[in-house]
Amino acid sequence: MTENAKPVLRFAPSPTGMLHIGGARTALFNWLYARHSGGKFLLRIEDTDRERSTPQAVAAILNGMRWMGLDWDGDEIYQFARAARHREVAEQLLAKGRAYRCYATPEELTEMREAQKRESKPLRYDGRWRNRDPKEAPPGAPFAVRLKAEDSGETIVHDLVLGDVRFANDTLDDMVLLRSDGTPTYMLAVVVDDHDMGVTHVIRGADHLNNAARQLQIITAMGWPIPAYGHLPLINGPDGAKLSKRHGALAVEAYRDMGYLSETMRNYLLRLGWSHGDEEIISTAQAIEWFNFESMGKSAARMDFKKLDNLNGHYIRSTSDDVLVAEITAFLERQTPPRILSDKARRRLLTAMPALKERAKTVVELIQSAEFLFTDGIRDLDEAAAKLLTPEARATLTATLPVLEATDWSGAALEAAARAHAEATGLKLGQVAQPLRAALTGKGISPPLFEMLALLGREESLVRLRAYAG
RNA sequence: GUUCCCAUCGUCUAGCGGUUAGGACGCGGCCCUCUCAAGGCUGAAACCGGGGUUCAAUUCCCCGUGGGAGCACCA
Repeated sequence: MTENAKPVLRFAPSPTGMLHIGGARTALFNWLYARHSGGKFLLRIEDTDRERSTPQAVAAILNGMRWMGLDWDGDEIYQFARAARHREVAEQLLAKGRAYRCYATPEELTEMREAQKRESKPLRYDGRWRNRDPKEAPPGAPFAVRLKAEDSGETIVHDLVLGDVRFANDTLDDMVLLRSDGTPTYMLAVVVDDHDMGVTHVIRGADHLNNAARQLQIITAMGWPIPAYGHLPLINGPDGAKLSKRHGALAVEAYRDMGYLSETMRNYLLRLGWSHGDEEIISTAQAIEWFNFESMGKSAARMDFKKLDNLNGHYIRSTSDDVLVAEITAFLERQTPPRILSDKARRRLLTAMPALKERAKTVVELIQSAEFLFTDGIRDLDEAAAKLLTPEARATLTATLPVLEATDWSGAALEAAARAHAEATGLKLGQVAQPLRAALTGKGISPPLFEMLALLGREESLVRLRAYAG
């Protein structure tokens, strides 16, 4: 790394699935540091596994990144396209005597590992071709190229979040650089690409910590500058076990579809493992300003959907009404079949939004609670509303109707009339209001009743109320 | 098995030798109140165990225990 140069960060997912929450967090931290330091944030698609990589997965990752608001600098780089360069480096290592040909067959290696397992020995390549003359191999036999790793001393990873992590070199074996079909392995490709891309900070999941020592050996064998490493603690499921599809290892789009805002996701993922004193609500701009690796936690964290909900509620409340309407409109149009809101529905939604957003934790809840605004006509009752509309309640509703009908149709006037009516009949306001709410919205819960009556208007309101009178 | 990492309320975390161990989510209570939220006040709730080092350990070191990750011609 050249001194004084701007940092170069990268996110390097393999396109074998969606961009899940763990990957998104890794990307976020890389992005935050790049933006914080005025450096670059690059995106590299590690598609060297031809069997498992798909164009759909590439698209999904790119879309996920965009939704998360994580923009990358320049075009994304495809690792597979660089195979020739990886091979070239392997050749150089071979020429330098830092790598060698290994003619061991897969069967032979499996057998070796099984023997090691039986003897409870560490599973490592035993270096059987390390010092053997290639002439001993059958002519024309396929071979892999292995790194001739240091066999004494130690390799130290100076980690930005974990501190110095030491590995005795005799616990590291001679890894494969080039497969017998001539294709490069991930270990080689990563190192070469990071070097060629000028990456100064390798920030990735802690599951790569062990790899770092091995990759360091390739780097030193080539005499290349050593990047700074930072291994981020992993995210576990709510039960503390590895994050699985069942509890949170979902594509980031799945979070969008559950009604979470991307700002929420950035804030939540940031706080999962990183902190700034007692701060909980951290805007993206603030995060960029504050971000550093010193405040990174070292232990794995668990997903907590309750906290995610709470944060999302906060961001929904602080998002402007028109943005939320746009968010909802887009959400509905993404459904299959797409749902298109009428202009009337959209106007009502916008008017009701200040009251609606106060009560929702997700965009989905926002939509559910606004459902009674989307169409005209008599409501079907949900369970709570049905339970509410007892014969007595219907009688109260019937008795209240003439009072409302005689009232000026504004929120304040309707409320005043209802209060007066309640007092006159010896009822609590709630006893008068609840039946009205149930009939008007079809639900037991809604935004403030009198505002909603005013919003729907005299005619529409009376149609709905009369349907359940009697 | 082996290598490596980690360890403060249930959860996310603050703490960087001396604190009534703080905040947030969640949970309980009270207030507000047309429902539900939001908001305000408030309560319960934690330093994994054992040894050191030190006048003093949640904090530093070692061991144990418990979790996690890696150990492929996958990435």
